[in-house]
Amino acid sequence: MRRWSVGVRDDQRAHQIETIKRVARQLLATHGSTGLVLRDIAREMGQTSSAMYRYFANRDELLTALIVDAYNDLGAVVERAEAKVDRNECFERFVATGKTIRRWALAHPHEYALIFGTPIPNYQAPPETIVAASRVVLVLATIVNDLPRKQHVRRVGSLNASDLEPGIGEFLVGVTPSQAGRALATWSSLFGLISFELFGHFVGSVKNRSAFFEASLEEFWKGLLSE
Amino acid sequence: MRRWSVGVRDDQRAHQIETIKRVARQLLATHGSTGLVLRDIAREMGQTSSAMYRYFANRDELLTALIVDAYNDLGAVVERAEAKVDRNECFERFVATGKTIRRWALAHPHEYALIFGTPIPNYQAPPETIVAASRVVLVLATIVNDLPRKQHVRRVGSLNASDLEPGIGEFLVGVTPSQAGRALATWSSLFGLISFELFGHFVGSVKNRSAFFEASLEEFWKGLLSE
DNA sequence: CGCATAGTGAGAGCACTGCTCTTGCAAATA
DNA sequence: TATTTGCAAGAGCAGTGCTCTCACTATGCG
Repeated sequence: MRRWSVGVRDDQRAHQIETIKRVARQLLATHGSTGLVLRDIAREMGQTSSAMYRYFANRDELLTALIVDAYNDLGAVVERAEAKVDRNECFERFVATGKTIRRWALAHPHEYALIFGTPIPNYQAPPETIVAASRVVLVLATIVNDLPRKQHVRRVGSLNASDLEPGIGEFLVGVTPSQAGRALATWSSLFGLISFELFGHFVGSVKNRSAFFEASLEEFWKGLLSE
Repeated sequence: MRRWSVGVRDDQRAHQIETIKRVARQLLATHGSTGLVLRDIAREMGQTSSAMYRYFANRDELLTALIVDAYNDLGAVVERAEAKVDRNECFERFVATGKTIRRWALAHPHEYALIFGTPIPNYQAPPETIVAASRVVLVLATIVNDLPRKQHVRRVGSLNASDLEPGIGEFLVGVTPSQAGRALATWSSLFGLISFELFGHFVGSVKNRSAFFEASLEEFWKGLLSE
């Protein structure tokens, strides 16, 4: 019966979708997000623009696929890099995570902008993107969770438990809401640092961006822990 | 002679330009940056799209004008709010600055995105934007400069003087490069926090965004100073 | 094995975009 | 008053996302 077989048609279809996404990513890298023109993708593949709509209902659907792919790519790269470090060395794990995120951002600026830049107008992120997005946050949360008892995460001053959503308890276990807030703040600082560099706000002030980033990473870690 | 007179024509022209920018800002706020359509602006004014090109050579030129205006508006608002605080209370000045930036960002999300979001592809920021951009940074730098001697700005770990551009000495006087780096890092963290909130990355994790922001501000200040 | 069907690509076309060029007109200036 | 100057309109170009119809073809069932 071979009911499980995907068939030649499904195979071709999957291959076509993969090709479209590959060309789209390429176009995204060379011409930016506005350069992501369906006609151009089709032209590159020797097809008509209308043919693209056989695989993606509209431009947003293609965009969603690219966003999910970007989140997953970043997530996978970060997970791999962080896993290489000795489990007991939480600081080194944090540094490896941060440096990997930055390296990925610099290597894929347009995909980074796609997921961390200005939200696309009239675009509602479907739930699948949120799941993919949580991967990299989870890596950071796990590091915090793996901290030995004595190294307490510094609480964020006047922050109350009710100021955070109850749901984050699933990500960050065993830490107070205020400490979870500290992790979130660290994550947003990390994002701010990378975005500032990528979006050109360090032009004229910071010369050695790598050194600045790595020095800041150390400070983030110090700020994360209470002395 | 009245050579200095601007004349009725120049007056009308300036008025037209101001009207275009006002309508553009309005359209920006309601429809986002992609909704900034020259035809729509013209329609709103009861004119033809081609008429717009009498005042702005192209879309980018209008965009530049809006960017400069946004920088100046934010700068002016922040300067005014910070100036109200007692000169001796540096922490309060910092808090006032931070809160004002956030309030402005929440009130003008699209203009914030215009200047701090993903860079517009194929758009080269002219020097005039850089001047306007420095206003708000200067406010933060002045606070650091006004710190009493004993309160030393904490240096950024392994950061060297050569890692920063020599030019920032003009902004931050009397502090070591490493301390100037600290100010820059604080600024980028502040930016990251506001952007995270504005771009929806706190959905599902942070509930009371104001409380989270203000608590983080305190922490930023603590991190800025050595104990 | 033959055939109905689902999947496919092409093409025409719609309403929209930024932008250019020409033309006629009105108003400020010398 | 004469003329320069600024101005808006209109037609039009090349491009956009997207829709619809129409042939064609390979697949898998009877």
